[in-house]
Amino acid sequence: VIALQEFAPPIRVPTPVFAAAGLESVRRIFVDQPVETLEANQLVFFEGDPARHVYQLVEGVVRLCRLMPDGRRAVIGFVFPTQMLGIPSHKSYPHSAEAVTGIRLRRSRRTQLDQLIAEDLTLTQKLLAMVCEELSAAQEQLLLLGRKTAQERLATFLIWLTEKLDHNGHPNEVVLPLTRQDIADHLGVTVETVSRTIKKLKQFGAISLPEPNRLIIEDWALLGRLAGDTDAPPAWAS
Amino acid sequence: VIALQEFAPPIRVPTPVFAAAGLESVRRIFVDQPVETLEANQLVFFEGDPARHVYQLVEGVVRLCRLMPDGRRAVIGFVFPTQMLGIPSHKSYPHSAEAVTGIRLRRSRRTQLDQLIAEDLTLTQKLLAMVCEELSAAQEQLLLLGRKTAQERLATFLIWLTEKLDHNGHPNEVVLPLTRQDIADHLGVTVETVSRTIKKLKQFGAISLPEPNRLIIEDWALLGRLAGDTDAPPAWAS
DNA sequence: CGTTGAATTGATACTGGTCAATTCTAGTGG
DNA sequence: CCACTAGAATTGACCAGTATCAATTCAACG
Repeated sequence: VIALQEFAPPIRVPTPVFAAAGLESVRRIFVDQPVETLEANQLVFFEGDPARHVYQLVEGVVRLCRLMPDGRRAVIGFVFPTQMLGIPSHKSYPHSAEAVTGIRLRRSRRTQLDQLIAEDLTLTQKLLAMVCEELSAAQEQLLLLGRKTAQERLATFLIWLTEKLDHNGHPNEVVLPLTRQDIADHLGVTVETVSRTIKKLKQFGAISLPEPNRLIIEDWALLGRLAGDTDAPPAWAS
Repeated sequence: VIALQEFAPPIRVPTPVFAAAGLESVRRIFVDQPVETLEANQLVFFEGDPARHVYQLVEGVVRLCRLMPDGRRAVIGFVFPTQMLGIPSHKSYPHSAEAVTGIRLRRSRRTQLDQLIAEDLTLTQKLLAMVCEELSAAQEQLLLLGRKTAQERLATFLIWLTEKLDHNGHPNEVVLPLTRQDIADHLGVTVETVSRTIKKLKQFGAISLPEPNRLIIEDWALLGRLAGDTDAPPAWAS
């Protein structure tokens, strides 16, 4: 599964704020593990595989997917550097993990993690906090998929993604590492709808895309209203 | 928020299997706490409220909801007896909790839970396992909401619910504690669609409903195929 | 019984999906 | 440096699955 190779544009993201104590514990899991490299679209692990490892992403972006037998795909989340891959406390992976861009990551044996959990309270607390955070994010996404329109989904997602990704000095501008298909499968719509909806957001003046993968948020407040999380959306926004 | 009152049909569910050690730890949180009673549709806590307590459900069913400012609602999950309410590790509740039926529950202060987490490794491990379980369930639901048709959603949900609820000796028969609106908001469709889709499932012979709230699963295999989690769905199932 | 909210049913509208064609973009090799 | 290619993205025409709106029907309860 692991390959060495130069790879796509190095995606950089800001380091999330971690409780210092917990961070140190998590680092302990992966310290001394060599950094492995995967190119875009390679598989880290597959849904249903026995969960023998956990990973920490060092660089790049990973998507987590669930598949239906007929090929329908849901991208249930994305993983950014410093975050862990491979949920603790499961015999098999409940989803696949694939490199969106070229990635670098560290690997650790589940048996070793289990041992650390068995003795290190601080680590276990930190893991609990991290999983709780992910659970909240998933629940937020349930609201999006269950009740938001395509336009609200896109607006919500673009805000979220822009806040996650690094800006290289330009606070309103990001290079999207994802394809339209990834976005579509994450938002529960089709690529065509993603395309058309992005066009509408452009026409509203909320965003602009000098090239298909360079996003500039022109009007945060407007985009926020279009996301539907606030009352009083602009009446003309249909 | 708390009221005493006799209440709706006592919903019974089978006790989930817990790791014995972990269960004991969890019980410690709530032991000696009085059992409180709420009637149907009363609020346990509200989205955004400071998270001062955690709860353990003793009897009945609770729904967890997220709301949009314009009133759209997503039921992000249901809670059954022995399960905990109120995610650890958050300053405010990220969702509301409402009694679906009359319920009985125990309450414990968050400060007390935090203290237990700070010293009891076994408890923290158990909580971690429980939250991981919930996360997997949420991700499953993301697939449902993102990629399944209304028919697949209903079939999936009815199987899941029937496995959760107690059968009183009739293995294929349950009394639904939920309204059509609860189901609709959980599956991301409207009440009308729930109604029509249930009718279709009846016509296929997968289920029957002698009364609107008494569900009998007539053909598990068929309902399973209609849920879409298997290949080779019946061709006539449109 | 009569009342009220839940559930069902029907008619119609519309969002977003499907299918097909075209354009764009980033590589690749001459 | 410039075609050529393959996959990604866009666009258009049309359609299907659900939503919406409105009207009954049903069931529980006083």
